[in-house]
Amino acid sequence: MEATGYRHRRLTAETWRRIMEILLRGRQSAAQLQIDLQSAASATGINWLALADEIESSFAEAISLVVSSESASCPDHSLCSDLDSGYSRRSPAVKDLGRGNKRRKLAKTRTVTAATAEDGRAWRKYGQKAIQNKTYPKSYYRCTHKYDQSCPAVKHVQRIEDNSKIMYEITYISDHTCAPASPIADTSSDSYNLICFSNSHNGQFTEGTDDNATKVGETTMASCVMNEIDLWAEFNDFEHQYGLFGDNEDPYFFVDSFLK
DNA sequence: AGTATTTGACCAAA
DNA sequence: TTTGGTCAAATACT
Repeated sequence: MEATGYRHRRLTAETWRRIMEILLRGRQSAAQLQIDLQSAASATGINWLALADEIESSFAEAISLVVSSESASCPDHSLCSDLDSGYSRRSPAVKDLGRGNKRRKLAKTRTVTAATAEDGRAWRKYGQKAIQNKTYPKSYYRCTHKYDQSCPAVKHVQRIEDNSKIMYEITYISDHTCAPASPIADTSSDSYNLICFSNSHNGQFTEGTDDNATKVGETTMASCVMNEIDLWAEFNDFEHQYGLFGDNEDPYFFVDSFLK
């Protein structure tokens, strides 16, 4: 990855809000279109669903690019994990303490499902293992800065099939303690997809207030990997200001908060 | 030459 | 003994 002409430019909260508003509104419309077309799709020769799916994917990718252009590496994946239905703060920190390394019992562990294993951090692969009852082997990565900065972060990547889409179940073990990569170095064109969306899980896209949220459809959850510290703080502020997810329920976006 | 990946061996837990 | 996770030598890549 080489440096480009990019210069790090922090978005104002208002700019960020407007970009997300536009993208999320478009994406919400596409999701609604998918639902509406589901019954009619078989009656026509046109694959409307595929079209809607493509639109939805485009918005997801655009949102990813917006975030990746502003971020490089994630100091703490807790928020992105919360936005993904594969994990919640209420889940046990370590699901399987069975076989393997003892230190996992003490390490902070969380699992996310994403369309790419890429998350903007520098990882060094140190192993690969065939896993029982899994089609694909699991890959093992440690932080590149394990030795030079004593960073304990580790991730395990298991490729999975999800409606014939290539998806990855990524387990993060321990947070990074190393310095985040520089934005200039990390925002070149091959750094991408730091937010991804999945419609394979139990998440529901809702709108309305916490009390009277109405279900739009069995659609998508945002799984975001927010990285750089200032963006992280900005996003947390944003979360508090606009209410990204609830405390006691599975996480979800309050879409109308973005749209007001 | 330095760095990253691959892969079989080894270890620990069940 | 089986299995998942890690180590480290060999190999590949830049």
